[in-house]
Amino acid sequence: MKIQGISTQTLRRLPYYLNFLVSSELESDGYISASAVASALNLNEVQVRKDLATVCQAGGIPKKGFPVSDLIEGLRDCLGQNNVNDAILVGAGNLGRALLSYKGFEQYGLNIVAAFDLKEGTANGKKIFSMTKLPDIIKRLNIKIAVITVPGESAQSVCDILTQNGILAIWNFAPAHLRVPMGVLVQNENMASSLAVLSNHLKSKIENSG
Amino acid sequence: MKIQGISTQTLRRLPYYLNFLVSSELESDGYISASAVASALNLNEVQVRKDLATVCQAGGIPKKGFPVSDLIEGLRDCLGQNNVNDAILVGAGNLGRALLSYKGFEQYGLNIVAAFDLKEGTANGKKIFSMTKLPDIIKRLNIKIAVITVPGESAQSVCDILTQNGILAIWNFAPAHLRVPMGVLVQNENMASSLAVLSNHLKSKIENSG
DNA sequence: TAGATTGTTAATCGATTAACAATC
DNA sequence: TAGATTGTTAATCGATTAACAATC
Repeated sequence: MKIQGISTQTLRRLPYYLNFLVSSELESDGYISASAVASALNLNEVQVRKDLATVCQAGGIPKKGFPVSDLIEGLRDCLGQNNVNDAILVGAGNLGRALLSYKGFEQYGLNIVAAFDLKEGTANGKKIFSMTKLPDIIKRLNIKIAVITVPGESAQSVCDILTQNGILAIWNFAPAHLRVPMGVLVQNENMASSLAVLSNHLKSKIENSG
Repeated sequence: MKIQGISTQTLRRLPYYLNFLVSSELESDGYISASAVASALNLNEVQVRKDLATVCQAGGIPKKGFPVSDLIEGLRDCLGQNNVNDAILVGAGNLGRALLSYKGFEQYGLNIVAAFDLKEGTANGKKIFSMTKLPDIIKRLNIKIAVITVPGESAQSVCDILTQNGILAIWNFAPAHLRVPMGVLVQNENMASSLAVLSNHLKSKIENSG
């Protein structure tokens, strides 16, 4: 299982391939060409071929393409969907509760096993634990992934607590830049960044047409 | 107001600068150096200097830095926060309702004025309109931005309806690759992509240490 | 065999970073 | 003046794309 060294950009495209392949699996004859995938997803053909080759150790077969079931298996492996990751969530505000009740994560291999906030409570029928219990629970359940949905101001201090307790990967929804020790990965889901791109595009569109 | 031609990467960093500057405004003497910002946000100094120069037409002053209030004003301009954008949301499932009740967007200049789903209803006290009313409402309110939170399978057809009705920017939370006409921007907030990066990092971490 | 498709090597492109000159 | 900081030009880097050879 050689999974090392997949570039971040390739990695981010993998879910699209998986999505497409699963939904078109039945229609295929067991093989699909990189060209077909590329045109369906509106991507460059060579890029797709390289991406698929990374995922499918055996490689493709000239004139036929790549074996669909191998691809799906390989994609699921790379995406960690074959071994579900347990995670915790910190910050049970609006967004936090939203993500807690969102069913989509399990499908992608993430399982939120506990949620924390300053004070105990419940949300959507799920128990919210006090932050004071966090170190204990992280260790007991051997959690390595955390989702941060606290306000920007408290994000760094929460982050520090998490890394001190052995968290290795952080999915950060707070509008803040987090400093972490070497070896810890922060994946920013920065809504503000996305909005910036959207709104700027719109502005230039409207100015150019007006 | 020359806002054209800011690179996507720069644009995505702007909210971080704004965040930091606003929270540290009172402590400053009216000026801040690119170096100070860079070290606070853990970014490259030259990169920050270039970014700030893009935003602050007047440029910085050697030995002093950039005028903080100009920077904040310029950032807000580029980010569209000085003229709030009205938007609609399509798909009132789990994630959709979550985003509807999320207060954070207004702060960043996005105002969701209506939500749609296949059938009418209410969520968090807000009215959900039937999809059949979508064209009419988009036109009446002159909406240009839409948020898609429908399941992957229906994303493309929703997207088509939106672009046919004049939507110019789409914030897509559905796990699907959308095809749009020229001139329409799709900003993907792909949770699956982020999870892919996280989970892959974790996997290689654990394999290397085990 | 001819043609579709893979795989590889080289060119291009955009973004980041380094080196240095200009300025208050 | 000396030093901090800006601004610019060139080098580097990673990712994408183009060109082409290999193979079923």
